[in-house]
Amino acid sequence: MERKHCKPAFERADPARRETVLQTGIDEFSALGFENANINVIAKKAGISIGLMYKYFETKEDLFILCLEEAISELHRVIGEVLESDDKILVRAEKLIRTIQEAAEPNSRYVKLYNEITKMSDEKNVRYYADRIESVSYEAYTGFLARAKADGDIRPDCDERLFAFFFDSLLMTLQFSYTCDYYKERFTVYCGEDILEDNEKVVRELLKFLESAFTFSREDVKKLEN
Amino acid sequence: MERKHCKPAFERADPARRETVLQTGIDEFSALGFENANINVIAKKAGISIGLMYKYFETKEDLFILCLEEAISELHRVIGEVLESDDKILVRAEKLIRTIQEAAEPNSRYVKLYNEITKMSDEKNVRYYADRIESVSYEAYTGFLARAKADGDIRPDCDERLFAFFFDSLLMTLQFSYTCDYYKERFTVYCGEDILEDNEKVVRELLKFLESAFTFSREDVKKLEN
Amino acid sequence: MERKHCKPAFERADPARRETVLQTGIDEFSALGFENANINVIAKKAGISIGLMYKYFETKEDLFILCLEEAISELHRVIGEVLESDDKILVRAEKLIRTIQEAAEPNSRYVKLYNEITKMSDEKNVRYYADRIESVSYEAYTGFLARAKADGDIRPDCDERLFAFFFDSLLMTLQFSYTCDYYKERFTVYCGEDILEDNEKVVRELLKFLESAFTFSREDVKKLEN
Amino acid sequence: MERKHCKPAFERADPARRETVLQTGIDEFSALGFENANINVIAKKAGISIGLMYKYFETKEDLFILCLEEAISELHRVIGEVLESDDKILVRAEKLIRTIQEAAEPNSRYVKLYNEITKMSDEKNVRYYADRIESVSYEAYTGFLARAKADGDIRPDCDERLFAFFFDSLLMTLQFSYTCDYYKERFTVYCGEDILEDNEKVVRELLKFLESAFTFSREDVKKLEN
DNA sequence: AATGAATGAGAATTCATTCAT
DNA sequence: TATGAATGAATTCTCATTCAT
Repeated sequence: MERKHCKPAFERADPARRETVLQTGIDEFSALGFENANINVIAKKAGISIGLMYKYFETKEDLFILCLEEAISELHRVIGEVLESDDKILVRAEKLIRTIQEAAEPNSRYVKLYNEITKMSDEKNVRYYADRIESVSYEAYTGFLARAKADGDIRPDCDERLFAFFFDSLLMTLQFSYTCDYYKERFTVYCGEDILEDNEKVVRELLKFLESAFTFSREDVKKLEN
Repeated sequence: MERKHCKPAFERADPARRETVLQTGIDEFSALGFENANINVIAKKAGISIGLMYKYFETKEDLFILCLEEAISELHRVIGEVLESDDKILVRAEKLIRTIQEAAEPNSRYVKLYNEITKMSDEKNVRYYADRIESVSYEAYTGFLARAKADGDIRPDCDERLFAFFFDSLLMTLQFSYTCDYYKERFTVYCGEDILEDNEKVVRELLKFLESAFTFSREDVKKLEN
Repeated sequence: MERKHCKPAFERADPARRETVLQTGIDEFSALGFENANINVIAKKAGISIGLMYKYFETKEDLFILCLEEAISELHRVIGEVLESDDKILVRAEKLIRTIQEAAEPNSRYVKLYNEITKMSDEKNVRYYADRIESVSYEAYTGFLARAKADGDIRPDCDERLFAFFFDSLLMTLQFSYTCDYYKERFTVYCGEDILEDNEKVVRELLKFLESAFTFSREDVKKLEN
Repeated sequence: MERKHCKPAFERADPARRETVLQTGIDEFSALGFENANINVIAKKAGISIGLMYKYFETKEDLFILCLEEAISELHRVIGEVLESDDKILVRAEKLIRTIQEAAEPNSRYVKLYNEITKMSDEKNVRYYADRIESVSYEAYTGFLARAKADGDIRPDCDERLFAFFFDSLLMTLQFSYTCDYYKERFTVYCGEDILEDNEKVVRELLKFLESAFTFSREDVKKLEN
């Protein structure tokens, strides 16, 4: 369905080299964006010749896409650990928020790459990547929202898919807010200069927001009481 | 503090021409992104010479920034009308959601431009623009959250700024989800192919989500009952 | 039917510059062939920047094609004068041969370009150029062969189109033999080292060949005698 | 006088491999031309490594030249059979024409390679190749033209070498006209769309043309009659 | 003998910006 | 004010050739 994005030569290459090339690519693409990154520079920084780079990748875009996949895997690996646990929904949410905060620094390059594809417009690629990237958290979120509903932990009248979407939107935005310059600034505009240092406050308030969002409104409760 | 982004000549120019130049810029930048848009093409499409373009703007980036400002004003104008009303918080939220849905098509160029700055990394500009752009909604949201709190419409233990941030994050994501290709795809991954057509469902569920988020959790309610 | 091969900017350009660009192109393409000629070098030699070159021509190929058209016009101009005369067929043939010989030196660049398209393989272009180039001489040759037939100057049982084809083949080969290195060598292999200097001999023998070819064979004559 | 165009390793190599390498080279060079053919691709298609290719040949050009030699041998083998016969000149001509027509398809790769050297400009190589390639037919043609003259089959006042040259020019052009795209188009411009299917017509008319060319003109005949 | 990874000079093309008119 | 011709640095990508194994 989707062609591979590197040539066989890259698969045959020494794993250390593969790692270097991808990490260098991620460095450059995340720092400069796709257009401003220079594949010749990436090759040089990775310690290989430009000719070899093109033995590995058909085009600059293919290199970018492989870097992106690498970034996505890494991000999924990190949240994957959290998602696998068997916790109740709010415990899980807390773990996710803390992971986002702790991983913000080391993962910032990955998150920036992810933010980069957000502006993609190429029909086919967009569809493919949205699918590939989003369905992982989609599965996880709808999964445990369904369970939470069954357990009576969240309001029974909610649409799980939309609630998963809102949930992910909040976490995604939070991730960007710890990573990407513009979102960071927006974050401080809303929450003050120190918000980036006060992780506990963010955890506390977001949990508060989610907890009530997921459960019942006062009025619903009242109705139930009757 | 922040230099102007156009030369005096542009301010002196015929308003109709100013409008044409900015709208053409918005067209191109939103369709192609900053890097891929071509200032010579923009000049041609706007019906002025490239020489004149550089009489109006120092650099391509300055043109972009002015287009951005225009886009932002437009977006603010639209939501401004909603924000000025005197409604209760959820009524306001509903109006905002509906506005986002209805304005998605006509405003898509503006939203795309907004999405474009999201990847900016230039220290000074980022700060300036985040301030300029976000503080409008920030003011509005914190304003009516404060009032809602005073009125007892939302839980008294919430931090208004963070709650405003969460609220805006949800609306911003929703706006992108009706406009930008990648976010659109992500939207359908989460909520199904038809979600883009079912505005009512989105309104209903998001209001449900917000209503509870803003108010009390079941447990809080229980505590209060005691 | 066939798009123009230069941009409007080239048509607007100073005629002297147009001439310089085309002649420089013809120089380089005829000396090195299409692939080996370097458009950046052509620009430099023509005294314009490479950027301007690309304001004039979409691609290197378009530049080549315009050079080719120029070369063809020049070649047609030269033989055109001969073809317009009202001479009997062999007088005309003689004039053509002598023109080829005399124009060999000054026209060699044009002939080499013509020889260059001979290896073209691109479906559409080939058809277009063969048409454009060959139909001029085709018209001329079939025209005066028809008249010659009517006048009884050539055998009545010949197919004019094929005879025109043979006639042109001989002249074309001769033209290449005075111009292109390989054909030159072939010429001397067949006719001796000095053939390139002995124009009279070539005229004499080719006329002999054509004269009989066009008229009757001995046997035909015999038949007629009976 | 002329260095060999392959290294000893190639001579020592397995004949089947030699054949594969040369045929693959001929495939690629005839399809794409010298410049556009890629020696790495040729190596891969021939099933050997690029390293080995350079153990066999000093340069891409040497490989090309050996392919060319192979192509020439093949072409000579085919017409050699015809030339060896003991026929009268027009019978021979007919056989040659028919051979060209019949061999057009299977030999097209060889003819294209031959056409390719036509644009060569390298002093030394051109001389060497013209010699090597053309002298075969030269010998044959002058040989049987001399005999024909002795037998009184052709006009006694002709220069055999030039007549051989004209003869070969017609056949060479015909060969290209059945093979190379541009010449094919030229052929149909002159003789109509269907000429490529009507072999008999071509045979008939070219024989007519040659027959008279080789023999006497009407006037000569008249002179002789007196 | 054989491999194929590696090189890097070189070529086509783009586009932000300048400047003479 | 207005034009648009002109610039040339920069970038992507190719491919003949080398060389360590």
